[in-house]
Amino acid sequence: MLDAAAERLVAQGYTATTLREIAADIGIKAGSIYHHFESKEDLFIEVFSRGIEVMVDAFVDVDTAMNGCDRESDRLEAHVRAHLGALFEHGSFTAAHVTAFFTAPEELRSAIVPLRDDYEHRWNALLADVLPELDSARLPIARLFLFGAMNTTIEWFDLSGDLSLDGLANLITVQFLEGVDALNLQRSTR
Amino acid sequence: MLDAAAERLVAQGYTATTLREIAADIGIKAGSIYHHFESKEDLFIEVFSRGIEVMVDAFVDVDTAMNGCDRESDRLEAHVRAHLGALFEHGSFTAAHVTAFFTAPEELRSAIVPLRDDYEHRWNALLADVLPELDSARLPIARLFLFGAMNTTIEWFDLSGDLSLDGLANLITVQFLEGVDALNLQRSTR
DNA sequence: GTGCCTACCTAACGTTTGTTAGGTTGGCGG
DNA sequence: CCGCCAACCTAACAAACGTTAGGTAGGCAC
Repeated sequence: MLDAAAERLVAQGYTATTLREIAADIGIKAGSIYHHFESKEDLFIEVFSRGIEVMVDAFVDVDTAMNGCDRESDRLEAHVRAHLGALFEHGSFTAAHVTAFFTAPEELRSAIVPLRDDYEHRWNALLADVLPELDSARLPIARLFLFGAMNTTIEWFDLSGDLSLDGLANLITVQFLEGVDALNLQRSTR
Repeated sequence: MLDAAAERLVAQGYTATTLREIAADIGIKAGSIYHHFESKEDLFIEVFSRGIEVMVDAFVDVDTAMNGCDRESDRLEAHVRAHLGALFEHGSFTAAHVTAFFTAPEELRSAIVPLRDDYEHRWNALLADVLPELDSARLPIARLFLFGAMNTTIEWFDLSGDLSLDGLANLITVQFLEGVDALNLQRSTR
């Protein structure tokens, strides 16, 4: 049921997604939803929260797996890959969060913001490690550029296309670190 | 009235924006809108179209002004600046387009897609000029990275903050061309 | 002044929305 | 076998939605 809600969110946004649709998707009636959640808002708070949970879990997994990694760029690429994995490989929760969060009412968003902040802090810390020479005032901006490139992939990237998620993660990381000119060098990586 | 509609779109998305709200914003009643537009869909087609018009106009202006420009990176930066200008300095039409386009119903979107394609083609051609050595298969991807970085600025950039639009355009262009490490070199440009 | 057109209004329509109250079912614990 | 509780249903509610029909006010043309 949370899955169905997340998928509708991605396709239609918050207001356009009705409880009757979600109920029909999983073969129950709209009123029955209220046995599990107090309100529409409550349901979607859970969906958005899980979207962040998936991202944070993926981040933490990489952090522990890459503990003794010597090349910082590899560590960054692994995290980019994990973020993309959260978007494309673990249901629609993260995708729903990224696309529909700003279409949700203000009260709902403010309940989620602390979780978002946590994830953003992790990335800030990561980027501070990977890019020790970068001015700390520039760091959040660099992160926002990277997030912009990663998150907008849901609008165009096709999992079944020629480019794999690994390849996409590599492209984004290289482009982020070294600029667009370095993209050609990566042609044969995957 | 189109302005009011665009602002509501940015704040709330398509479905959450009601005709009664728009009407109230400009001091008329909801039914009166139908004297100017045939339907809600019709109204927002106009809003989205203008959003692209603003972008295309800005693009064309730069193209003519920068005709004899020798440094390709300056030309790119001017176009980035023009795109950001369309987002932040020419009403809410472009911002509405970028944020709310995917929240609109399919029939509306398919009426707008040709205009979007036109704008994308202009950017592809520009990037092909600026980056002649880039693999042509990589070119649309590079454009999508750049669009991602530019368009997500509406979620965080503050016009009244320390960073100016000129400075932001410079940061994005440098980051795009040379990577995140080059950001520090640009610290004193504005 | 008469006619007309634009811009608005009022008042309602049918539909859909989130939500609720009360009833039904099936399975598990004792 | 009895009681209970979770999971679902039906049926309706008030509110809000896009939309429409018909009416009104004001200004310009002639």
